[in-house]
Amino acid sequence: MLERMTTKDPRAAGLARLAGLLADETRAACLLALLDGRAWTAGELARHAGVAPSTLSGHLGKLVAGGLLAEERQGRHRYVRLADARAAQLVEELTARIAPEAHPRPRTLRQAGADSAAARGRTCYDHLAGRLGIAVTDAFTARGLLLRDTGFALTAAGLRWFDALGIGLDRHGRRPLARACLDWTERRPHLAGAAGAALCRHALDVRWCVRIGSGRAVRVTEEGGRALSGLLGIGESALR
Amino acid sequence: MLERMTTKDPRAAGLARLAGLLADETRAACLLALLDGRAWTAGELARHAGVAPSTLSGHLGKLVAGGLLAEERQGRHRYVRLADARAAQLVEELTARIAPEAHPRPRTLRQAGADSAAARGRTCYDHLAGRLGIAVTDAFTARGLLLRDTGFALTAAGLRWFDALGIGLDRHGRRPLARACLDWTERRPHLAGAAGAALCRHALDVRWCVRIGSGRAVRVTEEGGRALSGLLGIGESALR
DNA sequence: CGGACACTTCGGCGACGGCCGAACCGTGCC
DNA sequence: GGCACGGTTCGGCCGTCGCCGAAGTGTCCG
Repeated sequence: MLERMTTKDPRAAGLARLAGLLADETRAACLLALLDGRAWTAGELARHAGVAPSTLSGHLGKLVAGGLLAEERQGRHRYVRLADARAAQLVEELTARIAPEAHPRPRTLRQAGADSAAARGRTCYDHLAGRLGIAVTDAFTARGLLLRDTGFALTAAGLRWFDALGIGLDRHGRRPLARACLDWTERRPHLAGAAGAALCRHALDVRWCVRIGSGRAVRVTEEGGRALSGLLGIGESALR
Repeated sequence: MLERMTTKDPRAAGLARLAGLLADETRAACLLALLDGRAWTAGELARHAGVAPSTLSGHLGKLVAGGLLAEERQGRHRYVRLADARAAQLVEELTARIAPEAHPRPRTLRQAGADSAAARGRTCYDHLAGRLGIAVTDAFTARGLLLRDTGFALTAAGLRWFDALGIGLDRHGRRPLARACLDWTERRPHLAGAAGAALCRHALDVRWCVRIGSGRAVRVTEEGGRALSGLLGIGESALR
């Protein structure tokens, strides 16, 4: 490697610019909040991050310009959400790498309650996570619907399972059908990708589970418990 | 989301700190260079990045402290390499996200020659990439050794293939056996993970391919061409 | 032992970037 | 129309960080 870098490497510049978008605590807090997959207003994010609205406005401009966020203006509101599943994946992957000590922290009783609800079941961008997500993924594996020890892929039986329930899978998009998403509370992979998203959407559509409050937490309903037990053999204990 | 952030979110802080390690052009250039999977000395990296040794020393300190690099001192040399496969994956994934325009650029004739050699075949940290990597991955898929349309996993036949060649696979480490790595010249996924690494190691061991010069490029040998053709049906045209 | 060499530490410099408050703009609502 | 409100723009402040060169440490070699 003798060649000196007279001109800078554009890949390095691009990498540094992209990483720079995530390299600020305020922007990072926004991205983590937006991992709930929904659209937030600029003001909500400013309050969440604890900075002035004017400051946050600048951050949103950078994140949108960098392609990590998509924005939608409605009247006097500016809604932003993660641009796509790949942006979410990027945030997830970096988050999964940071020191585990940074993760848990119940502060107040109220917070501890919300935390444990979220630990039971929540969404992670567009798929199920928490103990619920793990339980579903484990059940898929145990029933031969999902290959996990040699990679991460749906089996033919897995495809039939979705088909039998009438859950349509977009099989020819650029997005992989099945992908492992590493959860930071459980430290175990769970089902993401197009199939994970379709399953989560279906579960919310037919009310196997419902969102709790305004956060990412979800709760399994009565019917949902019966359905998941019947279809996947998931015990009630894993869901409560 | 009413709770105001009196104390900052430690996850956001951790995320920002990790991203901050990659958010500098000089450090990014080092990490990209280190994607060849080998150990570089501090001086080599300084020349490569075009900064003073003292400057680079500081950067290495940060990258090592942040857990992205591992260092090994030998006499008056400081060798560094990527800390592990996950660190490599992180860099890959961010790189795959940056604008494609940033990627290609043959500068000099000599450089163009090196580029096209690297495009034909190269290593990406510890597995095969470039057209060679793509060809192998496609052949695996076509022969039913690798599932790719429902995720990314070796099939039972794939496991037997490795077994028949006496290539040992570490099946119970934390590392996934098969993983997709998105290549930035071909923009297509190729086989990474423990299986990809084992295959690459074997290919170099038995001289199916050899490294060219000091970079990441590899060339398929005569015997290697015959072996890959016989074992996987890869045509000579894909390898030259 | 002395000199070349690889690397590190330190001090100082300059640029960049995040932060705020104040002023401004447009929307929605009385 | 007038007011409240969400968001943006601007200017100025300040801390952080990358950079270098000079001086220092330890290693290898003649």
